[in-house]
Amino acid sequence: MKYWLMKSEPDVFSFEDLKKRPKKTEPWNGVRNYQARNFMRDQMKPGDLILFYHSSCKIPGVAGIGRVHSLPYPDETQFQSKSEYYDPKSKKDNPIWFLVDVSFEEDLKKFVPLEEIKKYQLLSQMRLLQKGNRLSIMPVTEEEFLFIKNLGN
DNA sequence: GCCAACGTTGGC
DNA sequence: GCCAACGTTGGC
Repeated sequence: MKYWLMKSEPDVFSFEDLKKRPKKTEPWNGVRNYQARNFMRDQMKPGDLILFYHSSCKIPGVAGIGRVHSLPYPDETQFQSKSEYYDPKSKKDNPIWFLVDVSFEEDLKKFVPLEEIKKYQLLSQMRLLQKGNRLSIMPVTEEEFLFIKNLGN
């Protein structure tokens, strides 16, 4: 089993939004970066645990725990010409973009701000903290995952 | 709103 | 295949 951090802009789709979904699950559509896609398509397995991270907002940080809920499959929005995620280069019989469904797993008692994550030596190697890092999906170690989860409990 | 860092595009 | 220009990300 692997551990991941996935970023979402809470104004667009927040951890609370995920929780409010009828089945508490959501297709992680709109990823248009090859590295992030490769993580979903090639490495994610149902059951993997996720740090659900809020980015580009007043207080960025980890909002809760999610879980990979499906196998990878093509992102439908790449074929939808009205979608902001439409990709005219992608063909039905050879899709470019893949996603997984993400489900709500558990609440944290408290939000874990980026500011706090930066304080700990144990977390200092996280890609999240590396300069210029813009990846929206990245692996985290079990140690990092458990440490952050613990900070929120 | 600024800006550093990075990925992508497209001309050559 | 190089690389300048451009667009995007995301913290501050």
